[in-house]
Amino acid sequence: MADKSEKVRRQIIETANRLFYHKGYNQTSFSDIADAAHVPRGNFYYYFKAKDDILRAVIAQRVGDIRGMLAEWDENIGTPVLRLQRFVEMLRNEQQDLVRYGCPMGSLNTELGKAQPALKREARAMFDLYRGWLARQFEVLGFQEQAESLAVELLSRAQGIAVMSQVYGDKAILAQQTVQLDAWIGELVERSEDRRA
Amino acid sequence: MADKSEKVRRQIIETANRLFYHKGYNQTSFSDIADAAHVPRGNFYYYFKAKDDILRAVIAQRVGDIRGMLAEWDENIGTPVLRLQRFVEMLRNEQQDLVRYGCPMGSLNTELGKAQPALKREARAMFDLYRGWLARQFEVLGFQEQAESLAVELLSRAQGIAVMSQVYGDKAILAQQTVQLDAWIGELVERSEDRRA
DNA sequence: GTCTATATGAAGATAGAC
DNA sequence: GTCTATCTTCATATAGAC
Repeated sequence: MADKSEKVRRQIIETANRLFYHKGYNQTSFSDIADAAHVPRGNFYYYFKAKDDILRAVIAQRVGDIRGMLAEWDENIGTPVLRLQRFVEMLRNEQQDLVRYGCPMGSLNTELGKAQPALKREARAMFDLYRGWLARQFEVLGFQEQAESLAVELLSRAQGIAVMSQVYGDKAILAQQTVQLDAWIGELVERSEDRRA
Repeated sequence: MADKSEKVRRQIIETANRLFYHKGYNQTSFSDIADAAHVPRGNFYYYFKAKDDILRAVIAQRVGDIRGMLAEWDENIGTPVLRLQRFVEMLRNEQQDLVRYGCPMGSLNTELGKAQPALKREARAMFDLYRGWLARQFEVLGFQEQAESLAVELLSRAQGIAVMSQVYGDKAILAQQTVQLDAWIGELVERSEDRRA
């Protein structure tokens, strides 16, 4: 039954995704995932033969989710400025999780970067998506050569906000710093309008 | 021989400090530390009876180091602007390690924040030191009520730069983004001078 | 395809000889 | 104070019955 099998597989990936985020990849055991996904320990190896296979599947799913979300933003949000603001809004929407567990991509990369370079390289794909998408928004705004570095700057600031909010477990930090980020985008837009005028 | 004992203890802390940074706290085993510090496994428990005791000792040492460094900056650097710039310069000085392992305080807090709240709270002490010191510099610059939030913003941006540089293993990102950070400090100083004029 | 039972190894931790 | 031997627990992983 490929149907049932696929369903269990998806269930495992979903559970692993949550646990990797909440507990960290290395701190999550096979049994943790099996128990939480209600799959008997032994049966587990029928679906994934090693732990990094699960991680790869989790990353693939996250990449798909991000891709879908960005495509949806492209379709439904009319201007690059609104799209950048939507990006910042995402931080506010996720505040509860961000304050507890940090950024799902950032914390995973930080962890894997220490001693698992191969897996880290795969996890980086999530950053590549945002980085490219943000750069395109800045290009449309008229920042030709700077678009790439502005994308990195915005991602970097978002990561910093996630780290500091988690360090202090403080929603107020997140709220306050995202206001600064919105202001920064606002100033950039003014500059881009000056340039066109 | 308390002398010998103290020396071995310091040796263990120094080794653990390095390994926790390079491999992560949870991914570093007792044996890793014992082997690297050339202390027989069994003898280890004479010095530290549990792993979190080692972490506490490591944090205490790092806190001491930071405190000493900031005191030295206070003594030898004449103005708050130069001190803030010195803080940013630190990122550049540590570029090789930052790009490989991320920020020692940031990555430790990110890791412990996932599922070790008690230890995380202790690790936060490192952030408190910088946060307080940075806020004092902004106060001297005339940013009374904003001093605290500016300190968090600067720390936050530094953390973001560390994360992004590590994600991409890229010194150029670190170089480019610290230039932005210097520029930001420059603009703030101008504003503070306008205010006084 | 599903599950039980179990092998194997590493990690944290202790007892107790010297 | 120093070190060997060893215990327990838990992790990854496999064999093989159903």
